Amino acid sequence: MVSMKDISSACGVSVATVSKALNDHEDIGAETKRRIRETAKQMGYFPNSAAKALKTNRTQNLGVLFEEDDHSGLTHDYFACVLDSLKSAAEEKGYDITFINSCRTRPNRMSFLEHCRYRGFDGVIIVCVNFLDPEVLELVNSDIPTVTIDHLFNNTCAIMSDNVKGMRDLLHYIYDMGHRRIAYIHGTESSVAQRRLASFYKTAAELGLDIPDAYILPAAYRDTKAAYAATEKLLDLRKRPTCILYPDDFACYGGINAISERGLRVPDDISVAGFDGIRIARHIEPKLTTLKQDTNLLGRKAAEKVISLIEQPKTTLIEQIVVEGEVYIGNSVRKI
Amino acid sequence: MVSMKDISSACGVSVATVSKALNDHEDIGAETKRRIRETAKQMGYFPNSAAKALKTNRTQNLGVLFEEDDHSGLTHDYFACVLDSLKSAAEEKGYDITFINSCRTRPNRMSFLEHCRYRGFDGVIIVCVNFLDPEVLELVNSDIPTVTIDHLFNNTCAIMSDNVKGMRDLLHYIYDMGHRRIAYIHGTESSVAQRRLASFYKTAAELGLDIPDAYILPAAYRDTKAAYAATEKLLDLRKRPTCILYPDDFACYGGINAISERGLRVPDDISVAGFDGIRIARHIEPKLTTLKQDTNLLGRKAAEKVISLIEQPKTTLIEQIVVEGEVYIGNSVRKI
DNA sequence: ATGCACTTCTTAATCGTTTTCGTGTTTTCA
DNA sequence: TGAAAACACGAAAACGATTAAGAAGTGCAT
Repeated sequence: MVSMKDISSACGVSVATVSKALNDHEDIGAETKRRIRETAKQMGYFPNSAAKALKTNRTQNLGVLFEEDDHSGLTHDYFACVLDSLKSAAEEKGYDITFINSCRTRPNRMSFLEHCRYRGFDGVIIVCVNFLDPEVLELVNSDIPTVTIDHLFNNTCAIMSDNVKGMRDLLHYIYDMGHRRIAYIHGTESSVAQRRLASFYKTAAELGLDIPDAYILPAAYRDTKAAYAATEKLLDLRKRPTCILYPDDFACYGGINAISERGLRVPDDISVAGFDGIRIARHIEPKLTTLKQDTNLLGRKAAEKVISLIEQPKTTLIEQIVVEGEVYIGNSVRKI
Repeated sequence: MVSMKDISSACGVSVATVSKALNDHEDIGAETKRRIRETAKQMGYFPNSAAKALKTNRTQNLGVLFEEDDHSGLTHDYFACVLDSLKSAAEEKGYDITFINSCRTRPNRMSFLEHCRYRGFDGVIIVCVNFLDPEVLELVNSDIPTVTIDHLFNNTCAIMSDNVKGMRDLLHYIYDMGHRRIAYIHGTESSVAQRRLASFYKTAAELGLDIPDAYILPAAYRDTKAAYAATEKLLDLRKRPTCILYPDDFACYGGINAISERGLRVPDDISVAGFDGIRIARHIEPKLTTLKQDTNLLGRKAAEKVISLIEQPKTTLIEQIVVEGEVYIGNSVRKI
């Protein structure tokens, strides 16, 4: 590997001068600067990130926390899309992306925070994780610039998909399609689930809808079996709903299966709506009517925010950024 | 951050002793070793990866190339699953995962190889990329330990999903279900596509199947529109096939749409089969009969192989490792 | 007592950068 | 003309670790 020393001897200057020339410092002559840069390019020089990091305490590397026990993170369309846009946005600004992990299986285990310090991440984005994990808290409370996605801590920046408005818009659309008996099989165990449920109730009240308790059932996210079971309960009701909302698109298919196994059709006999807007749902009949979350913007905002926290710590607000989604109109909700 | 120097003064020994104690060298007394490790733990010491990398030329970090112009990589279930298992396997061995990119948008652009040198990746795994890109070639031909997935270069290790046997098994299954008029809408522009197509022809010949040219049509991977169009062509044939194979599960849904729009049902009127075994295909009716590729093993093998190349370069074979998939029997292929 | 081999620890150089401070040269201007 | 200011560059320390080589201290045989 060609180092600054090589360039310095090739140019007959000191390493200090080379460093300053390449970093465009003021106190190097224009001609010398040109000459040094020229030969650096010719010799195929690239800096050594480790040496640079050691000296500057900056790695130009972001840690991404993306870990769940059931490995549903990376392989979840929603999070994968967020990560993809996160990655692109970070790369545009010259940052790389490395996964944070806690080396749980290794002998000398590191916590998330320790791992971050070990690698010297300039900033951290928490995408998908059990937010109650004490290690996550430890990380969030550290001095490392941190951005969370879809979860709000009191001292960090958060990029939030607008679940409240999303649910509101979706429910309004369904209402406008003429539905009045609307059931909601809601997700569990997360602030996102709570927000959506609250928004569902509030919007229903605004619209003057009467939602019997039997219309509200829990089912874990992406759990098609649970959604299937919950759907059966709804179909067993004397006054069955005309439209069912699901925790997410994936779970929605569990519901659709329950419906068709009873010989009912979607949307002719009963309407369904999902949440997320995973891509495949646009390619399968019935095309899911769903709330498409803006994963692209979510990832991009997260990257930009954390980089801003790193590079302009003084002037960057600790704020909550809300990203709106939009109702994607498929054909799983029919007009009645 | 607590460094070795802090520990050395706390213990009243030299930094060298601390280093050797922590790295379990022979020439440190048992008691001293214990004491040093004890205080290291107490003081919350963790090494500085940059310093370590600078000195040892080892980063314990793997580069993963996962980039396509259309961003179909991360958001593709197959590759996402491979990456997920890759990540787990690497983490188990103490390696981290960082995405390789070429900073294409930045002023001082780096090639893939340059980026790898800059970050000092110990090894590289090429998962999903345009394999014809000269930059990929440059990377592959470098001295950095490299493993490719689903593509064979002549001088690197490759982890290959067994597309030949996969296609063979799938076709055999379909044959056993009684089908004789079998069409294949095949993927394009990759060695994988070629291998599958060749295996299809060979297996068909072995089975004594007559495959008219009109039964073989191209459609890009994951292109539901193309699959839709190709399916229409097949349905227009006088002697229409009883079963259609698709490039992948995603594309398969394009075909299913074409079929149902003609008022035909899957699998009652016509059978279909996919390839990949994406998870959602097991949750949607009709459950796709497909060849499930073993993404878990693919990712794990790739990580293990590259780490072996790094740690035992002498004794590690440059070989091609083939990972078998298995026919997943859904209900999209019916018995006739 | 001397020499020798161990064992255990230290000294010091090194990896490739960055950065502070200093120095020599040139320019500026009273 | 001479002092101050501006300019262009270099020397050296530092970041936090590793490691070769050397130096004490101990024990044992001679």
